[in-house]
Amino acid sequence: MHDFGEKVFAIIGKIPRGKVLTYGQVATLAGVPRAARIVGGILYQRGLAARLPWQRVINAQGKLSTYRVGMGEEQRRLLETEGIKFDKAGALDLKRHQWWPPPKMLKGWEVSEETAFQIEERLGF
DNA sequence: TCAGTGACTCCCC
DNA sequence: CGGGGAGCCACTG
Repeated sequence: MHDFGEKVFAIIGKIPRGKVLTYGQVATLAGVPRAARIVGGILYQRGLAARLPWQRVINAQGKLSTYRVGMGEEQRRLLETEGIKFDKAGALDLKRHQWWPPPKMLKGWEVSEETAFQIEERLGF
């Protein structure tokens, strides 16, 4: 199956205002835990055209990876508009803003119980 | 078909 | 906290 990209878009489209997902989280929810880099690549190629809340996807350090492609300032501004604040190092508080989709939504994405458990555990739930 | 690429992540120091 | 390095893998030409 090569619907990874479609799953990525579907997932990102569901992120609530004021919340964020890491690239790795999106990859895991899309069924390929170690494809975080691909998520970034897809957003870079088709993110804007896909009408997605692309600003809600950040890296695992709580920082913005888009400075590398010249969109960092815009992403930060968009997130601040949603009420998110950044510290001196340019990172937001993941404990506070990282999103985890409700169980019912996970089922719709066909995420395995095992994967869900592993990530919840990883997030400290 | 296949090697190159990179909006990533983890680990070590 | 920050920088360097190795591993990762769907996408692309």
